[in-house]
Amino acid sequence: MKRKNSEKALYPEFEQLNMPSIEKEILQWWKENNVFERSISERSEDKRFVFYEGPPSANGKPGIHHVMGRTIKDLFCRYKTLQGFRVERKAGWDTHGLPVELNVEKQLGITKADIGTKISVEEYNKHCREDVMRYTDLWNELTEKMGYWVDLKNPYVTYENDYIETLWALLKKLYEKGLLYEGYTIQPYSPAAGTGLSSHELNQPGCYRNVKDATAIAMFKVVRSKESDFLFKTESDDVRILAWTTTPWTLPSNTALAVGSGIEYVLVKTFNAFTFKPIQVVLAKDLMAQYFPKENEELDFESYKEGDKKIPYKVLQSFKGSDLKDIRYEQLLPYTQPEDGDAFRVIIGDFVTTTDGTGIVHIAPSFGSDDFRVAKQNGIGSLTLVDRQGKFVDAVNDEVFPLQNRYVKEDYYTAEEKQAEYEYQKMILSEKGVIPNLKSFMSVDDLIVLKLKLENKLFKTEKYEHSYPHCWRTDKPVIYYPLDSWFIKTTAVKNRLIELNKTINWKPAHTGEGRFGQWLENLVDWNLSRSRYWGTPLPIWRNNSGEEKCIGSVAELKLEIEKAVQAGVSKPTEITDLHKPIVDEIVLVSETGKPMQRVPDLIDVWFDSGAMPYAQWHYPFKNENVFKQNFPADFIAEGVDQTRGWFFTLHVLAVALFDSVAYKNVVSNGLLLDKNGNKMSKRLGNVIDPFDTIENYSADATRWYMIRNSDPWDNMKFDIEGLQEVQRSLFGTLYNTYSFFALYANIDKPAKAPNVLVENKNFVELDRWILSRLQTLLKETTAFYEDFEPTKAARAIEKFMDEDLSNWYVRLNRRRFWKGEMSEDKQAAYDTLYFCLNTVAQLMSPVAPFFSEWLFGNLHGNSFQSTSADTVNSIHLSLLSKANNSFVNSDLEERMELAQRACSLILSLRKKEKIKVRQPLNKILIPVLSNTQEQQFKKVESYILSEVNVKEIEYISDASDIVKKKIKPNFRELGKRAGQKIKAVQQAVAAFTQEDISRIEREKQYTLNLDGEEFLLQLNEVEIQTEDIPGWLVVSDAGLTVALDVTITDDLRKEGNAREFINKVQNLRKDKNFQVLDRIKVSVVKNGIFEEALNQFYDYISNEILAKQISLVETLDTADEVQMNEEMLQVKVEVV
RNA sequence: AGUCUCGUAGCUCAGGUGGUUAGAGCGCUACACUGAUAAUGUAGAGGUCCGCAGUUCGAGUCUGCGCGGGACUACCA
Repeated sequence: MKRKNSEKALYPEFEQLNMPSIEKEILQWWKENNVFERSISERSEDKRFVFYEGPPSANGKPGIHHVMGRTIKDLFCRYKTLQGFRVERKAGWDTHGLPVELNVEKQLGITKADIGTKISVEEYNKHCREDVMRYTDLWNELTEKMGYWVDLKNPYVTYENDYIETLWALLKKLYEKGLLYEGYTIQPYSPAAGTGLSSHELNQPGCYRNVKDATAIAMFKVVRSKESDFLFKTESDDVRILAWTTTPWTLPSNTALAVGSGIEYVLVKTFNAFTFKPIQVVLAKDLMAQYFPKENEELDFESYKEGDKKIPYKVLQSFKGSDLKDIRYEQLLPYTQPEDGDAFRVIIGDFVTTTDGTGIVHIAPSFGSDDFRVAKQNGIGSLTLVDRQGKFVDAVNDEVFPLQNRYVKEDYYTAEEKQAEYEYQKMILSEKGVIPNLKSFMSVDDLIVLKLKLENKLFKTEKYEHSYPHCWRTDKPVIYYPLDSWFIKTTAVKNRLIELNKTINWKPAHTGEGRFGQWLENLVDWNLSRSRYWGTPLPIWRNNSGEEKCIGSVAELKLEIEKAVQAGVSKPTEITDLHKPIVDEIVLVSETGKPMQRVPDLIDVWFDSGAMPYAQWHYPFKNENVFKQNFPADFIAEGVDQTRGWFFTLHVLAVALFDSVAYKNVVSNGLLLDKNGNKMSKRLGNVIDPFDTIENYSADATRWYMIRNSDPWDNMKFDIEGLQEVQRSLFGTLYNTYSFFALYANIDKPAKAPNVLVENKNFVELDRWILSRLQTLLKETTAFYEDFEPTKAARAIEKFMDEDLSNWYVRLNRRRFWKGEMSEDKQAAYDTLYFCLNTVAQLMSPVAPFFSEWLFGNLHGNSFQSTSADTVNSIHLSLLSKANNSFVNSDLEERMELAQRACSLILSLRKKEKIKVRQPLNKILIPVLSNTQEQQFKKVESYILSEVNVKEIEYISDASDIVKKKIKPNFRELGKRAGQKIKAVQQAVAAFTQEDISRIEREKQYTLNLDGEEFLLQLNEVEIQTEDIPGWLVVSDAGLTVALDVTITDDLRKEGNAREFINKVQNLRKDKNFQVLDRIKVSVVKNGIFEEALNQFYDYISNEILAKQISLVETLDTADEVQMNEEMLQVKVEVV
C-alpha cells in the first residue's frame, strides 16, 4: 500500500485502505522470513496443541466453501499459537476412490467394462495416480492466499506405499483382534454386469426410473395353532394373510411375513374375486377401504353368486399386530425349503407402515435389506432361489409354468431370447391347458401371478408404477442380492464408541449427541469391500481350502513371497507398488503348501482417511514418538457432512485399535449457500470463485465475514454485500482509528508505549474506562475462543471497536490529541490508544491474520521490508496479552454507559427541537434514583456536557415533587408471590395516583384491597419510573429520564455564533489545504451579529482557528462567503 | 421414510433458567455533522417471532401436532 508520509516518521500513514494490496505484501514478507515455520519452531515442544488436517481430494477445484472450513481450522490453530502452544499442521491429500476413477474414465472416454480390455489395470491406475493431483497447484495457491497455515511441504498422501503399509498394519491388527471378517449382506447387484453397486453409483442421475411392474397381493394360508386359534370360529374357516409385493419373483423365496406391532389389523369375511371361494383375510384396518368399498358391507352373503362384480364382506374382528406374532402359515410356493431357521411365521417389523399395500410385508431375506435384517433377528432362514445371473435356480421346478432357469427380470433377455421364450411359453401353456393361445410374452412375475390366481392364493393383482434402481453401466434393473463382503466388526466395540463419544467436545453439541450419537446407537458393521481398481488393496490372501493370511507390512509380504518362491508356487516379485495389479499377481503359499490368491477387494476410502493419525507418520514402522505426541488430536474441524464420514472413521479406528478417542474437540461447520439460500452449483451459475473474492475483497474480509455472520455450524448464506459491509465497518473503522493515531503521534512523537499495561497516574477517567472495557473484551474473547465460539468472539471485537473505541473513546478524546504541546496527559492518551489497537490486533489475528499483522507492524515500526531474520516481529509470533484484572472497573463502565445513554437522549431532544449541537444550551435536569447514581453521574458529567454542548447538569432527587412518575408491576418478582392474583394487582397498581406512588416509595410497601382480600405489595415488586417534568422538554428510556432547558439566551446565541464561525473557518482551512499547524490571519466584512460574537469571544475564536489576527473590515476584494446561522459573511483567510 | 437441524424486520443475525413496549447491524427515508471525512451521528418507517393446540396468572422462550427449508442415512412390501 502506498505510504503517504516519509519513511522517517514514527508511524506510517497511507492514502487509503487497500486490503488486497496489504495481503500481498504480508504474504511476501511471511514467506521471506519463514514466519509460519517460526510460529511452530519457536514454541516449546512440551506444550502442544494437536491438530489433524482432514485430507481434501485434489482432483476437484477448491471452492469458496473450502475457505470457510479452512478459516475455522486456521483460526483455532493461530489462537492456540498466540497462547503459546506449538501447533504443528501436516497437510494431507485424499487420493483414492470412485470420483477419481470416474474422472479418469471421463477423460479417457472409457467405461469400467473397458478396464482390462481396452486399457490395462496398470495403465488405468497410472492415470488415476496422475489425475488425482491435478489441481494441487490451485489448492496450494488458495491455501496460501487465504492465509491458511498448514505444512504443504510435507503432506501425507494416501496412495503412497508408506501410507498404505500403515493401513495394512492396522488391518492386520483388526484381523488379529477378530474385528475383520467376511460376511454377506444384501446389496444392490447388477446381474447383467455381474457386480455389486455402491449407493453412490445408485445415486447417479437417471439410475432411478419409473417402471410398471405386475404387483400381487398374495394370500398366505394360516395354520391353525395355539397362536392363531382366535382367528378361527369353525373347522372349515379358510383364513389368509394378505401381503403385497411389487416383485412377485421373490415370492418363491418368501420365508416370513412382517406386521407392525402397534398397527391395528382386521379379519374380514369375503369371497375371492378370482375363484369365488369363501375366504377370511387379515389386513391392516387403515387399508381396508382400498379393497372393500363401504357400500358392499351391506350386501347379503347368501345371495352372492360366482362372477358378481360386487363382493360382500364383513369385518369379523380386529386386533393388534402383536397378536399375530408367531402365527404360522403354509409356504406359498413350496419348491424348496430353507435349510436353517424356523421359517413361515409372522414376525414383527419396525419398518412396516400402512401407507400402501396391506400393512403386512412379505419377507424374502435374500432380496431385501430390511428383510434380511428382520429375518436374522427373528431366526428365520432364507431361500435364495435366484442365481448370480439373475435366473431362477433349478429348484424352482414347476410342472406347469416355465420358471426354472428363467431370468427374473424380462429386461435381462435379448430380443431373440425373449421371442424364443415366448414361443415356448405359448406351446407349453397351451399343452397344459392353461392358456390356449398366448398373445404375448409373460414375465416371471406374470407367470407367478397367474399361478397364484389359479391356486386360490391371489387376492388381487395390478400394474403398478414405481421408481426402481437401474445399473448405470448396463441400463438394466438392479436386484438386491446377498453378496460377500469384508466387514469391520464395529458392533463389537459399540459400547466403547458410545462411551468415548461422550468425552468428545462437539460443536455444536447436538451433532455429537444427536446425529452422531444416534448413528452410533444404530451401528451396523462397516462394510469395507469395494469392487474397484484404484484404492488400497485388502491384504488378505487365501485359497479354496479355507486357508487365509492377512499381511501387515511390506517386509512380511517379502518374506511370504520368498516362502512361496521356495515352495514353488510363485516367481520372485519385486514390490514397487502396493496397488493393483501388482499385488493381485502375487501368489503366496499356505501352511499346508497350497497357493493362495489375494481376495480381489479394495477397501473403502474412508478407511484411508480415518487412519491418518497413524498413517501420516508411517506408524508403527517409524516415528513412534512423534505419533504418541500427536495422538489424539486436540482439535479437528470439517463440514457436518463428515459426521458419518471422517469423524466416524477416525473414531472407530481409534476406539477399535487404541481404545481411545481420536480427537477431543471437533467443530462441524454447516454448508455454504448462495445469498438466496440455494446450494451453489455450476448449473445454477451461482458459484462464488474464491480467488476472485480474495483478489477483490481480501482474504481477511472474507474470513471475518464468514466467521462473524453466523455460527459456523449453521448453514451460511454467502452474500458479497455482507463482505463489503465488513470491509467498510470493521476494517475501515480500524484503519481510520489507526490513521488518527498515526497522524497526531507523528506530530507529537510520544514515547513508545509499554508492551504490558501498567498503572499510570496520568490516565484520565476515559482512559481508565476504555482500558477497563478492553480488559473485559480480552477476557470475553479469550473465553469464546477457548469454547470454540469464534462468532461470539468476532462480534465482541466488532462491538468494542465500533461502539467503545472509535465512537466514544476517540470521538470524546479528539481535542486531547490535537490541542497543545506534547504533555504527560497526551502521553497517557497515546499509550491508551496504542494499547487498545495492539490488543485488538492480537485478538482479531486468528480470524484476520493479514490485517492484524499489518496493524501490529505499523505500531511496532515494522515496514515489512526487512528480511533480516533476527528482527522478525510478527503478531503471529507474539504472545497474547494477559488480562489485567486491576484495570477492570465495573462502576466506571456503568457510569460511562449512563453518560452515553444520557447523551443519546439529549441529542435526540436537540434534534426534535432542531437546535444544532454547536448552539450551547444552559441546563440539563436529571432525576436520579439514588445518591449513588448521582455520584456516578457527577464523575462523567464533563463528558456529557461537552458532548452535548450544555453548561450544567442539575440533579433532582426523589423527594422533589416536580417529577411525575409512573408505576407498573415488576412481573418477575410479583409473579413469584402473587400467582393468579397478578391480574388484579396489575389493575390496582395501574390506578395508582402520584400520591400512592410516593407512599409506596416512602413506606416500602402498600396494602392493596383486592375484592375484599388484602395484599401487601412490596416496593421491589413494582417498577417506578419518572415520566415527565412539567415545563421542561423531557425524554426517557429504560428508566433514565433527562430534561433539557431549550431557552437560548442572548449570551448563548452569541456563543453559538462564535462556534459557528469557528466551524466555517475550519472548513475554509481544510478547503484551502492549509496544514494543521498553520497560523492564519482572518478578515471579515463588518456585520452586527458577528461583531457581537467576536467581541465577546475573540480569544476563544482565535485560539480555535489558530488565528494571529481577526480583523473587521469594510470591504474585501476577494472573499469567501460563508453562512453563519441566519447571516451571510464575507471572510478572507490567509496563512501568515 | 428415518435421524438431526433451522424458521424472529426487506436482508444477515441477537434474544441464560417463561415476566407483559421483542433487539442490533445493513438497507430504505429524512435530517445533521465535517481537523478520523470515500468516514460519522440522530431520528423515522418497517414484526400475526412459520401455523395450530396445550401447560401457565403470563409463551418468541416449555410440550404436542403440523407446514416449509437444509443436511445426512436408507431405499422398503
